[in-house]
Amino acid sequence: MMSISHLPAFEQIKTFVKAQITSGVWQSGDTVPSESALQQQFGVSRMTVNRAVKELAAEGLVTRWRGSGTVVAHWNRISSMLAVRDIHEEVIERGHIHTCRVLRLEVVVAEAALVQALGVPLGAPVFHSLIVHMEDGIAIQLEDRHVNPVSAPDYLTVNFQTTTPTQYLFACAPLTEARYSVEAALPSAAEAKSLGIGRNEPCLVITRCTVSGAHVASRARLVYPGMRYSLSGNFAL
Amino acid sequence: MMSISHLPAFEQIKTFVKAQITSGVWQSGDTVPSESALQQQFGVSRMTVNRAVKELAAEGLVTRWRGSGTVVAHWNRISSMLAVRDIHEEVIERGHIHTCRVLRLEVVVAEAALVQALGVPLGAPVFHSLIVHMEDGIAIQLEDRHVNPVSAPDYLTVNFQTTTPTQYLFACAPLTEARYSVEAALPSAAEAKSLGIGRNEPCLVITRCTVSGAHVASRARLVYPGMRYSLSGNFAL
DNA sequence: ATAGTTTAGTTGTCTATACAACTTATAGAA
DNA sequence: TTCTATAAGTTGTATAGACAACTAAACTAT
Repeated sequence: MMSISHLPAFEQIKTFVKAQITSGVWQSGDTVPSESALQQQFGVSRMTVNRAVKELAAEGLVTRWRGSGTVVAHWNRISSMLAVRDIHEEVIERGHIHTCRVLRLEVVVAEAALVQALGVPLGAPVFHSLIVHMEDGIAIQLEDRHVNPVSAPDYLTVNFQTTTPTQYLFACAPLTEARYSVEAALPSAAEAKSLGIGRNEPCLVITRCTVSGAHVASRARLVYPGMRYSLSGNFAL
Repeated sequence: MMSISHLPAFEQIKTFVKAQITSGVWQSGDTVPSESALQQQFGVSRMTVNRAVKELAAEGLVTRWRGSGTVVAHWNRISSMLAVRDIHEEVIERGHIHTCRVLRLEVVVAEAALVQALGVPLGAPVFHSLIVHMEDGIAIQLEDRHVNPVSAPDYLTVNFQTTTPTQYLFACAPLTEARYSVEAALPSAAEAKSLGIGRNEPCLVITRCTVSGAHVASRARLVYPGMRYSLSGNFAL
């Protein structure tokens, strides 16, 4: 394959196709040249073309139909990576100091909502922790977590001054699935007091259920003061 | 390759490796068997193993080091696809009726914040639209958008009763990049009035800049009433 | 001991070929 | 016309082999 740069052939083909799409030459729904056409155009083997187009399909730029061909994807969605990360790592990475205050660490009895979320029987014991995370002394996250004892039997004995619940659970209950939602809400009186904010200050609330194997390992409700936190991301090509 | 099911060989290898990781047999940092080892274990060609492990690396489950090997990735982050979609498609998909009210459609003069966001000169003309989107008659999104005239010169002549700005811009300024942030905030007096909510009702605010080629095509501030909307997603394996 | 060299092992890329699975258009039969 | 069978084209998967780029350990000469 002719090449000015030393990029791999499949990357050059990807770049070419991306350029046709982003420049508007090929529009949504237009058919992309078949693998054999691209193969001849670039003078490479079909496997190389296949890799290039397959990766573009994985990235969502094109849609492939076995038997009929490849078309430019209909992107009415910008799908973006929003990384939900461990709060400790995040604060450290910003060059700040992470501390936390453990408000509660106890056993509670599962009521209806917990039965639904964790899949435990009504009245079963469930671990509960309530922790305020601080960045340079300022509260940035209230972590209200319920843990399935089946997944982490020693949860109550962990020292959460040195390990975050997220880190501990990653280690002892390998993650297989996560469901989450992001919404805006006002804090309850107790939440506002714990975070040191007013009851009228809007908060970003992330609710996340993590699944490990056959069990729901934990459900966390993470409350962030709206004025001190935002989720952000980037999506290119 | 021996196979009970009829899954492709590379999928079976991926499943095997995933199972080792999610069951905790292989932990973070452990080395994954080399391609030649897996090749012998499964009785397939190296290209097939390569595809399997390469895809696992793309999914973030393992990290590959050319020359030294493959290790189980250090996942302290759950990265999840949050699809930011066109509001019209979304409402239709829920089986409801989408209507909208165009509050403003005008030319404004770029001030400091717009110069920064759109990369236009100070005082340059910029298109501005302010639209309330409704689902079955109830306001669910206030779309406050500034558009770079270079990217969409005919923006002011579009009939936004039949086409959403998102759809129009997708068609006339092919997307190459997007930056966004999600935060919680209280609506301004005008925003609250437009959405028909109280000033104390928290809102989810998505700010998004879309880039098309060399220009920033548009900046949108999307305000969602917190009680009527949440972003949700799922992350598996 | 240290520095440089060799060597084995690992991943990254590419080729040429093959067959399977599927779609669509075409030609032929009822 | 309508239905059916065939053929051509497209993507999905897999193979066996090859060379390049890189790493880390073993080895050698200083």
